Amino acid sequence: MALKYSKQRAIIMDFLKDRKDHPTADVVYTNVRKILPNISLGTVYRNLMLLTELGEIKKIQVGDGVDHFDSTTGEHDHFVCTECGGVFDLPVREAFDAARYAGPDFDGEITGYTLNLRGVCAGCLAKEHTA
Amino acid sequence: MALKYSKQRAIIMDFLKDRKDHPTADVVYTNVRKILPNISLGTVYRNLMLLTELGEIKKIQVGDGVDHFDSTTGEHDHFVCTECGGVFDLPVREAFDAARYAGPDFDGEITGYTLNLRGVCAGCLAKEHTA
DNA sequence: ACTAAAATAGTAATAGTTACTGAAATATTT
DNA sequence: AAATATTTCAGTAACTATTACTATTTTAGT
Repeated sequence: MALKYSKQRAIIMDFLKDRKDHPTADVVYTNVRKILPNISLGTVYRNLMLLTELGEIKKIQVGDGVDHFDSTTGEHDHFVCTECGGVFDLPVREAFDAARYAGPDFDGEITGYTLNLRGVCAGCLAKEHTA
Repeated sequence: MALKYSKQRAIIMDFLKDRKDHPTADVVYTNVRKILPNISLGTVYRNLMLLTELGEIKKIQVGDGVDHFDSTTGEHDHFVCTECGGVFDLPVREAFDAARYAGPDFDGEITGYTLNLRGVCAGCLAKEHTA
């Protein structure tokens, strides 16, 4: 039950803290392996899950069938590039009013929302223009 | 290249048209099998994909790791119940202004968005109260 | 150090989905 | 309506992302 220190978890957390993009478990794995060459993929998954439960990171799902992980835990939304698959943070805006959006007739209890914008990122747009 | 009629595809489409929830491929499979007992799961997937490409249905991903399929093709958003896993249509509201939400500093091209509200549906709330 | 609990590496299993193959259904041409 | 071409099929195998299992190693409290 009690949480014990683990070098693997510390390095995973450290890696995520420095990334502005939203790496997948596999990306975390291949990168952390540069420091801990025989860390196992299962360990990466287990710790990503644990860190998510602890609230130190967030698991985000953008509909590409792969989980992404984000060390920015505050409420914010994402932009997904349909060209390169990149996931980018959107600047935090005025809080989105989910209850108001659902409308007065909605009779469930709303606890949260997921909002992903979709399109082509600035980088891919630049590439298109030069091509 | 040319599309040919298939009984399997017709029945899949027919099944989806009558559903207000958003069945998964597996749900489509088990139900269509009542009519065509030896349809194969691969056929279901292939036709769901094809119908999606044709724009006759929509594939929706709500972050539960499974694809759902929706015969309501107009722009609308969804509510996902965290208790029962159900996916429900939200009434169509004033169009969500994605570009405005992204803010003036955003320098990509926005082509769409996905908005899922999350919470407990009316049915599950009722169950909780009686328990 | 000693011991109990937790975490690990490595591997196996699972779920959802996609790909492959020879046979059957559909459409087109004669 | 028979022959031919093309699509779709059922059935199965393969694949990807993730989770579970197990014997061994690490960690931390006594």
